[in-house]
Amino acid sequence: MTARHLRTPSDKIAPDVLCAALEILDELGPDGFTVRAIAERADVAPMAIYNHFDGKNGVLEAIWADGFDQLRTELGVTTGDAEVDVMAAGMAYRSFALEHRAHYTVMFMHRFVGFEPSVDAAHLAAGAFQELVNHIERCQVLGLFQSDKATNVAQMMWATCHGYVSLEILNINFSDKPDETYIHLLSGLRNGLAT
Amino acid sequence: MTARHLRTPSDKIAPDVLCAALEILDELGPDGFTVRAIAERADVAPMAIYNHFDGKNGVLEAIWADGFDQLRTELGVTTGDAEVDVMAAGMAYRSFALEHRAHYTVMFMHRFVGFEPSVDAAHLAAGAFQELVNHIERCQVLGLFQSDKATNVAQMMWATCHGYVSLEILNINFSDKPDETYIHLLSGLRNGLAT
DNA sequence: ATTGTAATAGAACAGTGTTCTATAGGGGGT
DNA sequence: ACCCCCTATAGAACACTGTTCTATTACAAT
Repeated sequence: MTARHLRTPSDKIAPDVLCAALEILDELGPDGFTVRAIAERADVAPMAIYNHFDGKNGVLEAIWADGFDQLRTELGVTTGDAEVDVMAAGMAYRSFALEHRAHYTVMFMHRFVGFEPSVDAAHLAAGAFQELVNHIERCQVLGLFQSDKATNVAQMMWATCHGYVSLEILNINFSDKPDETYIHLLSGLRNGLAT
Repeated sequence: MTARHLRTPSDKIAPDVLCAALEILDELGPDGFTVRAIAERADVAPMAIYNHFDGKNGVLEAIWADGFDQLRTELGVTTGDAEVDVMAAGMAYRSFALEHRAHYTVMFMHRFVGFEPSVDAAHLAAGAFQELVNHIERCQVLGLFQSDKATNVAQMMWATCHGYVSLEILNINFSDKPDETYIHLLSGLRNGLAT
């Protein structure tokens, strides 16, 4: 759009690229996620992606890290009622995934060629998981979820949330009421593991 | 390996290509899944993949269809005890995914560029899901899973199985006993939805 | 032995991520 | 106001991708 050979201020490049990358991922999916397309959308030279990130995978790493940081925040909300909080975290998980599909795609849905998150990024992912463990542990103090370690129960909960949401994003949800079915699934799991 | 300019019998090409494609997917993942690599592994000319399939996506379609066909078979086992069968189907789901990672990757874990399963292939997928619905319906006759439609309960079960398995394949399972945790998850869900 | 099918090798095309080059815009110092 | 230096830019180049087209020829059926 903007005429070429006008240059973008240095401190605007990184956010512009990230924004453009997320837009393209949302609109075109992983197929359209190319260096040249991102650069054009951000109104920036392709080289900028190599100077400000570490190439295409650097952009993916930034999205991955940003996603797990947001997810950790949204899963970490507490009200004082642990039993309410754990269900709220389950709801927040789905909301995050459906409202940030680009992030969720990078984090869980697609193996981009050559992309392996760094150890720092993996640590962020573990941090998000830890929020689930914390919820479970607070419930266990109240006498719930006694049948297994908090880590294992949290793994079950994450699997349940991710499974429902990922099938939904892949458009293979046969439920006639997806919202209610998700709530039903969450409460069913809670009841089944309550003792 | 074999000297070139020796040609492969026509009726051996398709199975050789499929076998090579699955091997490459297992060993190198989606990154290494290239037409030239598959052809070389199958000891076949790259053009064969266009003559016997419809290019790279044709191979993916064949793997997808084969996978859902196998999955439907393995989910469809019945013994007469519906409550046992539904749990067995859950176990069979995980076994299929872990023992056929290449298939599972194509079916659920990765959006290959430009690949969209045909309506026939999508019908196979629906057939596999239907086996779950059948199990749930047989349980409902016995008084179980009364709280929702069989389709919705089956969706919950599929989500649970897929979620656990897909995180496992992505190497993000924090459980210290993955096998036991899966069983615990399945029985927890059954108990939670029993009424 | 001859014929016809089809598997082959190989070039060619547009597109990919990535690296390197030379150019020149524009902010910060004088 | 000027100048200088940092760096964003354009563009070529590389090896790779999926795909199409070509000409050759191995090999089975006749």
